[in-house]
Amino acid sequence: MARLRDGAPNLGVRKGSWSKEEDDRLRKCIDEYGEGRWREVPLRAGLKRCRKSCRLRWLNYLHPNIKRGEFEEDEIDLIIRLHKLLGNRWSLIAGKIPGRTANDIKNYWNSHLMKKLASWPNQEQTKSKILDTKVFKPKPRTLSMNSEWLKGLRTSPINESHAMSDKAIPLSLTEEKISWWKSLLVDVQDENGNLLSVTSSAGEEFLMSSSVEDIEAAREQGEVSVGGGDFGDLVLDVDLWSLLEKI
DNA sequence: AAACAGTACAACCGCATATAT
DNA sequence: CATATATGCGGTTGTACTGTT
Repeated sequence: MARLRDGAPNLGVRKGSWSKEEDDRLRKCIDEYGEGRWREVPLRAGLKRCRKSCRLRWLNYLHPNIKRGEFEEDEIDLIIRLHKLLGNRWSLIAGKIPGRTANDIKNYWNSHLMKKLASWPNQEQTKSKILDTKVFKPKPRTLSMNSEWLKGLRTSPINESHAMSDKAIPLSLTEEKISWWKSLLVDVQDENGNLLSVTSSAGEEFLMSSSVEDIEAAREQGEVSVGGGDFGDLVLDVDLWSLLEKI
């Protein structure tokens, strides 16, 4: 018997756009049984859809917290900043923007923002600054204590010369570091767009009321040192505010 | 009004990773 | 430890909608 890739028997599985009745059935099912166990959802809801399709429909369209309509200016700013920090980690970016789904953001990035950047004929440098993501990559999507990634961290020595490479976080995985990752994306700006502070949970203040110019000047002199490693990308992230003014 | 082009976004697909057995 | 299964993610595609000629 032909099977779909996820192992479900291919018994007249429906594809394409969802009807209102299907939406209602799915919504009712989730209300009753809660999210998760997607494998059972099509059966419970009486839908001829695969579990992936159900999950996607719920997460991207039916979920009650989803915000629809135009992206606001501050959301766009945040997307650009987070993309610079995280790259195409759409789910992580979406996690920082309430009401927006990874799919929404990905679509918006690909259709709106890329086009916007393409329309800047004489600003190659600015474009490359935004598009050239120096990605902080918390490699695994979730941190299970049995994850292969953690095993690798425990067994391989930290290679300081490759700090912030795209392989993995070259930090010992202490509670403090985990907290630092959690707080990484929380920052505050004043009315001029200057970054006021980026702090770890341990209260380690990385930047204090620094203007872009101050930071750039300090960086040229090699004075900006953030946290325990080479976190120069944080400074680039700050610089992004000046780039954003051009959008 | 019809044909066509461009755009936006929902949905699908393949893969990586986590979890269960 | 190996294998099977489930889950979630990012890239890509398909199509409905809108604007232009």
